[in-house]
Amino acid sequence: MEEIDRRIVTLLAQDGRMSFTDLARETGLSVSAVHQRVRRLEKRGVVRGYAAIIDHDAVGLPLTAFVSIKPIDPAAPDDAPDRLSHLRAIEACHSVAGDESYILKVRVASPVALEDLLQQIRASANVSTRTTVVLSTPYEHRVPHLAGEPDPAPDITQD
Amino acid sequence: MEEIDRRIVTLLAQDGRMSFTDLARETGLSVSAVHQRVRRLEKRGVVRGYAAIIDHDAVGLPLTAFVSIKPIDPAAPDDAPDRLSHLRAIEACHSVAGDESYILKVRVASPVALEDLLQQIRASANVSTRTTVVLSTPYEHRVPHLAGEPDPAPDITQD
DNA sequence: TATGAAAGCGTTATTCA
DNA sequence: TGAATAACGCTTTCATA
Repeated sequence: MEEIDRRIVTLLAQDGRMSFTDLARETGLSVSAVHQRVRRLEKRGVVRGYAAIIDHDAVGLPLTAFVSIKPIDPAAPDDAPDRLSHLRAIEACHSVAGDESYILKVRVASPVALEDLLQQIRASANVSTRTTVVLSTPYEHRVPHLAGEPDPAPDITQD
Repeated sequence: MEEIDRRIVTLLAQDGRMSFTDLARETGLSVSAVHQRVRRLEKRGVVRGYAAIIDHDAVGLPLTAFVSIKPIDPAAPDDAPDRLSHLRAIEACHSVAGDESYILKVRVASPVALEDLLQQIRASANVSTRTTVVLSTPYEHRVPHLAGEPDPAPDITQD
């Protein structure tokens, strides 16, 4: 992936509704060229989709927590993500290195809802849980800097 | 906030580029009514923005980690989020309850880049760090169910 | 890959209910 | 608040290079 594609990805990560016209202006390409590149980025899965960023407080889910889970029976097959995917309060599930096997990010309406969710998690996946409650979120959803050389383009110039 | 707004928010959270025409069809409102509601949701901050969802592997940032930080000097004023905000590899910063004070979510290109970032975090905010490396991410960015009663409509049925 | 042109469709402001 | 209209701008496709 090269410079212009990185630029497009960064712009769309910052404003997912930016128009092709604006993207064209920002990148110096024609509208149809950007259009083509965006569709290619989508098809290749570089851009996986678009989402509105929601204020969870405003929407009745003011309590965020990280729940680390560990299997009760370490010999059992580990299909925790599948067993938990029906719990819609779970926003994300990451497999992690370390003492515990997964970190879940959850959003709920209240402490009681969290208590209930934890019971469902333990029952659904046969795991123990360790929960870290989020008090506030200074920032989230920041867009990283997509630097110059991820894949150092082996220079096979031979002329 | 009521039913139709929740519907709109959910639809936009799932597809941030959905057109007003489609939103109108899905909600049974006219285009101009949805338009008005979306603008109001944006102005009120319920919808805080729009973002493309990026495949970080494809973009040269395949390593994700959670970094928990704790101040070296607990008496010093806690302005870690401000001191760290220049580090663009930090995608999110959550203040948390528990032994540590913040959890950072970071995205980097390689283990060496992570090592470097951790040193910058420690130096910038005068903290110790504990890092949990993400091995894989079964799912992320799921849209929660915005249930009927954020404000549980006190059931005063008495008959 | 990039461009420009043309058709169709979506967005937005305005007006009225 | 919601609907209808109309002007305008954006998206998408196509032919071309």
